[in-house]
Amino acid sequence: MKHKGIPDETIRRLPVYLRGLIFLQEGGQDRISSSKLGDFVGVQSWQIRKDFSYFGEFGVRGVGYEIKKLIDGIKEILKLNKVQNAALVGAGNLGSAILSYPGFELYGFNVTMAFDNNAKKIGKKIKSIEIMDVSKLDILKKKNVRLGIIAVPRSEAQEIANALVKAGVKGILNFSPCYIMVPKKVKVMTIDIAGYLARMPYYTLNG
Amino acid sequence: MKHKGIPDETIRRLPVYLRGLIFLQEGGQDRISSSKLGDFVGVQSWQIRKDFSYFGEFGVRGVGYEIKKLIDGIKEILKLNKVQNAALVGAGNLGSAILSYPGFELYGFNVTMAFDNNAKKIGKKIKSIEIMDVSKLDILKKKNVRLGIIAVPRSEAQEIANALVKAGVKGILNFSPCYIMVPKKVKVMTIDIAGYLARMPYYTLNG
DNA sequence: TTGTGCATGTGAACGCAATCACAAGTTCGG
DNA sequence: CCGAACTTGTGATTGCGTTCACATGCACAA
Ligand SMILES: NC(=O)c1ccc[n+]([C@@H]2O[C@H](COP(=O)([O-])OP(=O)(O)OC[C@H]3O[C@@H](n4cnc5c(N)ncnc54)[C@H](O)[C@@H]3O)[C@@H](O)[C@H]2O)c1
Ligand SMILES: NC(=O)c1ccc[n+]([C@@H]2O[C@H](COP(=O)([O-])OP(=O)(O)OC[C@H]3O[C@@H](n4cnc5c(N)ncnc54)[C@H](O)[C@@H]3O)[C@@H](O)[C@H]2O)c1
Repeated sequence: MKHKGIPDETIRRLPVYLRGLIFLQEGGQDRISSSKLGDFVGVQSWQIRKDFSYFGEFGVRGVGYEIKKLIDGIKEILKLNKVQNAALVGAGNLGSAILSYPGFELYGFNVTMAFDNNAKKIGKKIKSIEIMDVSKLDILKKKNVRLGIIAVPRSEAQEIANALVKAGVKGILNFSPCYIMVPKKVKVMTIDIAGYLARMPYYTLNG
Repeated sequence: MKHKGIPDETIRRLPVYLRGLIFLQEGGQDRISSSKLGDFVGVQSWQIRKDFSYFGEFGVRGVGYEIKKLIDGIKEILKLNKVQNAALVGAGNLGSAILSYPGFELYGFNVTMAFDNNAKKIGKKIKSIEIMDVSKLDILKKKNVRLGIIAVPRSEAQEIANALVKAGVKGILNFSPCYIMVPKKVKVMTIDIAGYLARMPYYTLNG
């Protein structure tokens, strides 16, 4: 492993920086200071400098950072240089939105396969991706897909996770509001949308 | 009861506990130990005890926690006792999924209004909620809606946020992958779905 | 060449959260 | 009433991440 001892929080911020930098680059800029970037992405400038410093000297004192160099550097750290294929399980409301979303490409992701257990959906296409029978999940192994996205009802989530693991998946992005048990070598990230909402009143209702 | 000096991380975990406890309660249980609950929601038992201890003595030594008492306690802390109305802006792919989602009710939320700027969508209904013209956002003030959900393209997000703030919103849940500037009194939570995905290779690709 | 302005990189200090270890309390069987 | 088996609550400790302050370095003008 090349990059040791890097705070997880730093890793969490890197995609934020990357997104901002790509946007700035598209706007024609090729250089930026930590404080300008900080204003743009909503992070303090010293935090940005500290984060970048974990990976060596990215910038030039007195001048700033070269945007292209930063983008390449972050992509390398996050290992986003190779295109990653992902598979979606559960082509319902949320699943369909994800299948139609073009924004994952920015980071080099392709959602290339979709699965469901509803006979009415199997065989249909969403954005050129054909929905397959969930019992055929094993095909992921053959197609070398290493990322799974779970968008099935909570009651099914653990079972689907088991199937994904058996199909050789290394990472799971889970939208079901529940804890999912997997072998240690598999990384699960759960996005609990309702959980975000649930904290709102605590912060906004004063009294 | 005043809750000062509580770690933000504790607040973040409370919805997780709440969700698990409600599920256990539906299963007919009325008591649980910190370690059993921990196994169920994926948190260490001492962490759970520590979290609860910030709010006084919720449990009984040697016995465990009474589920109903915990649920009521957490709801009070998070101020989830009153039903909260929320408004969605951007009835596209993601927005439609959110409008159709019944799971927010668990925490006492109702998405009661939806807005868009696309003439073809205005007037249509999704799950009995009529999509209104985004230029009518001011109506939130009258209807006493204090939460906004942003699901518009990134380029529009800041503008919509400004309009929401002007309409009296106190909290914004933002799905657009960008930083949003608001007055300090308004709480913004951004859920960057692609950002989660972007961190996957770092954790799963070894080498 | 020197001075001024600007921006990075980082050791050190600080603060918050995770983790530990155990005292204190409860239950139950006999 | 006693002892064994549990389980909570919390002070103490450790670890991690944020924040600060400033030394270091580049650019440019005169
Ligand atoms: N829609 C939202 O806004 C939202 C918000 C927060 C969380 N979530 C969570 O995301 C998940 C999906 O939500 P949704 O709104 O898309 O639900 P949905 O009911 O619209 O879609 C679920 C899909 O999963 C499929 N499915 C069910 N069991 C399956 C199985 N065993 N194998 C394969 N496919 C199966 C169904 O056929 C359906 O197409 C749920 O866990 C939900 O709690 C959704
Ligand atoms: N779909 C996903 O899976 C996904 C994933 C990650 C992030 N996001 C983000 O969520 C947001 C919405 O994504 P989506 O896939 O639903 O996009 P979408 O294009 O399907 O929907 C956007 C909706 O917003 C409406 N809109 C545009 N400008 C508006 C304005 N000024 N006022 C009111 N309404 C307006 C459009 O008419 C459309 O209905 C985007 O910012 C996207 O980056 C989506």
